Amino acid sequence: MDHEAVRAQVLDAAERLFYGRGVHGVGMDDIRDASGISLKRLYGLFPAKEHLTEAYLERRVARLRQELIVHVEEYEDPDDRILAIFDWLSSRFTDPAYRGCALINSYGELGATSDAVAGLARRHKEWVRKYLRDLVIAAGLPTGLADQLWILTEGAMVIAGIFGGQEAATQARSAAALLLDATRQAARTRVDHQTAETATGVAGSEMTVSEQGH
Amino acid sequence: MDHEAVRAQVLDAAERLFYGRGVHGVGMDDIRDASGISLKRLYGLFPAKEHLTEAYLERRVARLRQELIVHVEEYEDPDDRILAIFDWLSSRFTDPAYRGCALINSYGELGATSDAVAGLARRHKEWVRKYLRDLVIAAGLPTGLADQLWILTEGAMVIAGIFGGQEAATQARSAAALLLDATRQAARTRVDHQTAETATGVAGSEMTVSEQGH
DNA sequence: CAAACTAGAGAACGTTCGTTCTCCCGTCAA
DNA sequence: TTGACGGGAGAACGAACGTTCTCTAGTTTG
Repeated sequence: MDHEAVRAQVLDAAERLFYGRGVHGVGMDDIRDASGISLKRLYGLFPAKEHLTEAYLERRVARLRQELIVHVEEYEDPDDRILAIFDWLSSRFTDPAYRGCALINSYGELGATSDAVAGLARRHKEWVRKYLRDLVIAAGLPTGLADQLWILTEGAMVIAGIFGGQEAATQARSAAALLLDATRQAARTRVDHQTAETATGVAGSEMTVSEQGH
Repeated sequence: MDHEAVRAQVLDAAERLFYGRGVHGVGMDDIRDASGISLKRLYGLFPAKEHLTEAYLERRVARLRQELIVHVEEYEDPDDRILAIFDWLSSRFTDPAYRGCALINSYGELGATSDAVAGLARRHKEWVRKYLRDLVIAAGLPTGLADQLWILTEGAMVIAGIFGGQEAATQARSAAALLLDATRQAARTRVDHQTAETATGVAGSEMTVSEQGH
């Protein structure tokens, strides 16, 4: 068995176990048993459990990002693309093994003591934020909306992780659709006012989705 | 020093340490040092670390619920009450020690291996859901909105926990305000249609906030 | 064939940490 | 005063677990 295949095999086992029972809940012996590899070789591939943990998270995150992108790009319409994210979440939530976002869970477990894990979580979440931002910009909407959608995605994952089921994704999708409509409505109103009157800010809820910096 | 005072002292130390470094990241020795109590007495109060962990979570959750209720009830208007939740979150996020929702973190850390912690998380989140539901009903809005607001609160806590700062609360509040408006708008539209025509469902985004069961 | 390398199985090591035990002291009741 | 007792300090115990080592066998290479 060649290097890469073994590595993948170990990471498969690690992902299944770490995700399912938490990193602390899984010993290196468990990884050995599940991957059918010797401890010696395991440590040859990953010099410490920490390395394996990070490799697991990195691979998982990369794969899920890719899956998300593929799913989103099946749609043409910018609004559909945004809503497709929630459909993708919904399909993930149907997996009975779904236990929430691996990075959120790992952040809760290790974020306080491992800079590497905390950094991974931050970088991935920042990526999600930026991805949403790009989709929102492509839809001609203000970027503040992207952060609101971001909050919805994270919240849906947490709730689905704790309770299971797709309802959180469904509700988040509904909320996202409403926010899209309301924001577009507000944007139109503002444009109307701008052309008809002056360019001063418009009172009301759409003010709240304007840029806030981060 | 009497029983209750010592117990509170231990729980204070436990909360500070467990919340800040995670349960696994804190040893009973650390609790002893931080609380200034002997291991013997500590184990007299809490026969195992697990008990202490659960007591910490229970006390924290009870206190925060109470704080939330007090804050919300400062307002009269039903909509203001709902939005007050996000102001309360925002104020919590300003604490530099804020590291996210203790239950979400603990669920990530222990939920897979401890039924007690998983149950605590579920019960508390269910309480939040119900609390939001009551507020939404009091505002004369459909309960589906409550679940959407719930998602926003959980998402905001996650993002604030990872990145810090109040922005997540601000954005969540904005989204909540938009959802309130849009839902009320839709409810009015539906009522108009109902009185003018028949009672059939109305197409469009407000369908999505109708009941879905759980 | 011989030598060297790889890898498996599993014992062994060392540390961490939850938990208990020992020893001692101060307090209070008889 | 004495004896019982609660509590403190910290050593000690034992299990879990990350990591390494030993021993063996098979395989490859000259």
